[in-house]
Amino acid sequence: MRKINPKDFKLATRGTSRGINKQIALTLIRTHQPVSRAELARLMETNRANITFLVNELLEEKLVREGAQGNQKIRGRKPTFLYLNSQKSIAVAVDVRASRTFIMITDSIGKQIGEIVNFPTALEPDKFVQSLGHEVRKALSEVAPGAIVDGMGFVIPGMVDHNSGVVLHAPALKWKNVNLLEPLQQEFGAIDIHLENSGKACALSQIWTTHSDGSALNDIVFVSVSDGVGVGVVINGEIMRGKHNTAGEFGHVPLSIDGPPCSCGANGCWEAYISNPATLSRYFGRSMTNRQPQSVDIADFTIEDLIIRARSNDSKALTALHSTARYLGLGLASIINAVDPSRIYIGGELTEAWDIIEPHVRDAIKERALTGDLGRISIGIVPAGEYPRLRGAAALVTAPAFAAPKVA
Amino acid sequence: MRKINPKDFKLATRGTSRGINKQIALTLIRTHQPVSRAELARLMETNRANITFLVNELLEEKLVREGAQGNQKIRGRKPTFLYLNSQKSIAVAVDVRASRTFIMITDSIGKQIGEIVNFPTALEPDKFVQSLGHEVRKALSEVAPGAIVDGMGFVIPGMVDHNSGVVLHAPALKWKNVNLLEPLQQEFGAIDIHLENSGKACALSQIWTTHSDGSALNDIVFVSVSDGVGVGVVINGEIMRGKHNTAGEFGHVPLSIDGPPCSCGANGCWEAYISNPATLSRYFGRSMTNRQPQSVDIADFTIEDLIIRARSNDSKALTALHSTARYLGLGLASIINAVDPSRIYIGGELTEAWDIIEPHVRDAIKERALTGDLGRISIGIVPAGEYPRLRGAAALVTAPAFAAPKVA
DNA sequence: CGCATTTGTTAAAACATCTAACAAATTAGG
DNA sequence: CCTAATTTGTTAGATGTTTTAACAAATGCG
Repeated sequence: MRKINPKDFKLATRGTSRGINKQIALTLIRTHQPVSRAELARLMETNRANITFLVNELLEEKLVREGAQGNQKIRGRKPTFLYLNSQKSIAVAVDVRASRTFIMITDSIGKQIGEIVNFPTALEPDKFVQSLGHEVRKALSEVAPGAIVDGMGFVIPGMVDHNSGVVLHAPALKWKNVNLLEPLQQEFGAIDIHLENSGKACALSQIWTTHSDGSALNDIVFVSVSDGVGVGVVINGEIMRGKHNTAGEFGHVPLSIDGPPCSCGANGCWEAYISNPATLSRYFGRSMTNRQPQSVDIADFTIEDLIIRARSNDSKALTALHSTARYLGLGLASIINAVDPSRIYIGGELTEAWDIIEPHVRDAIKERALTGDLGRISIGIVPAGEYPRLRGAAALVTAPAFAAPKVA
Repeated sequence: MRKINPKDFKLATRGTSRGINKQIALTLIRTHQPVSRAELARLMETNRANITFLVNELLEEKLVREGAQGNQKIRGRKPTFLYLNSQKSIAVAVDVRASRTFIMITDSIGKQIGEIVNFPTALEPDKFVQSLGHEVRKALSEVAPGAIVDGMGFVIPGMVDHNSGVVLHAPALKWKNVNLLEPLQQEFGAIDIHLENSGKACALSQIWTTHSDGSALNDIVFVSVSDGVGVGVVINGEIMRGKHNTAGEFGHVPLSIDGPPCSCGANGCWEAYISNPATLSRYFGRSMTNRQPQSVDIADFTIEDLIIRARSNDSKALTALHSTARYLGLGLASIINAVDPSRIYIGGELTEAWDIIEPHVRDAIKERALTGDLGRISIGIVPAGEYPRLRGAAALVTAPAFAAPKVA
């Protein structure tokens, strides 16, 4: 039951019904391809005539293409299969991180083309845009020379005003109220440019991925644990944006208001317990109180190193991971109680130790989840190798073509 | 950008466009009444011809009625005003609370008819339904004899499965997995019966209230502070339900995981800091350590009594309220960071002391809100005299007629 | 080969929005 | 009082949908 907003509604016009049905057909072609017109008619519970019209239009718009004829072992005319048409144009996905920036080129349906490239992130916005322009053009000329770029998606580790293209606050990059959209438009000309917070983009990447098991969840949360904690919430197939596009900041919901100081200025945020720096400082803090000699430079010691040590039976490393696991679970319980999603995805370097930490995470969730059902929530692990941020950035460009039209 | 769910979509049929536009027209009549067809056409940015057809259909369905002719001081034919037709049928709103149950009768657009009645709540479900049947029939015969009852809305202080009508867990009533829908249907026959959690219902009541200032917010949170803490979240005009209809339980998000024990079994939940019992025990705890004689029976001492004492310069009462105010604000900051709503509504007995506690609440919010904008959030106080729970219960019955049709 | 069966298209019916014209009702102003 | 101007609300027809029904095309089976 959704209330119509009397100050922002959208009237149905002659073309609205067709628009809706075309998007449904496109969605089903995307999730069921290869698929024939007749099969589509059965899936949509409508007549084949209607499908003919809809598909003809999708063919004209080059969103869909006809492929080989199917070969079913029954009588009757063979079906002509329909596929998404990926050759139309190209999307550029950019993942801006504190140390390096990553670029991925995809086709118009988000499939990776060529290799992912990366280069050092210049922290001055102007320099960053300049070097980015160089790298993007180089990548495009190597991977897809002469292709039409449909749009670019940027993922930023911080708060972003999705509409104005202003980076409100990205502590890792030391950017505050930086208008990135303007210099980017100057550099790349008149192509669509989308900016989004990394947690939200990761959530998008999961929603728009067609899973092999055909699962299609429209209520999920993505938690990305890294230098900070990014969270993206999807409700009813739509990213939860909030009034200022800052919704989803569960990383700064406290575990204990008197806990350790957080980068945001407050105390005891979830992030201050489970971010990679927090886990590392827990490890070294304890080590140092034990006055053990440090064999490596602390500054270069990463969470991956800690996980390796934990696997080789460094009990202190294991303890540090277990603590993080427990705090991770306690915070997840807050999200579960607050949002009650169908599934939670977890990304970040920590996932490489999932086999070690899962039992502790599960125990902590059960400790605070309000009901047994909530405690048994499905958790999906997204390894770094799946590049959720880059795929989310690509989805910013490629997904709108498949989205439901705004109506009522 | 909303993703279409490939396993639960709704095709547009011939009637879909009309259905959408009819609901938009109905919504605008509701928010702008009295309003003429011509004015409606301007509001909807469509032609008058279309409006004629839509309104004729609404008139036939008796959702709308024509009223007196308008009197504008300009040339031209006088407009015939349109109004919502409230005489169609009747809704029964029921607010089930630990000690007493309240009944309100409303017309089909949620306006109160007659007086609100109440009776002691029997904690055995069968006895409860029996006495409820008696009281409802009595109220109906007094207030609206012979009227057709369109439906009944029940508000329960606990978790409810909105679809099956099962009360999953209502600690205050000591109900666990109680199927209320079945005995209610036996008692009242074949009328629509809706059950909902009190926090969600209160949020609904705010969404569907037409405010005098014309404000129409579709992203709000309602926080109800009473024996427990109930929270309802509305995003994009729709209640956030979650997979198990338990979303919104911010009352059990912790302020400190090692804090005071909560009725849910965990420690340090927000509820354990700000519920009325928590505030009272803070007051008496401190009083008792000071070994002051107690002039009243603690068991009968309510939060209202405490507020009266605070107003008469009982410094300990004031301190207890200020502590609660601070914790209230800290928890609100979590909601603000997580949801970023346009407005937060606060209900419950505590609101009677809002002038005392507001500055402390505001300070605490600013302490943990991630941005300045978030710290300046609009807060609305809903006094008990507005009966948000009963109005929410009524909305469960009356609102669906105005909701957007499900599409795509 | 003829028949059954499936796929995909086409023609026409039914039903929307939308444009344009028109009737009805009222005021302004000589 | 009368006419022109103006606004409201309806109607007729144009256009663009979905939907039904019929049909052509393609294929396997006996």
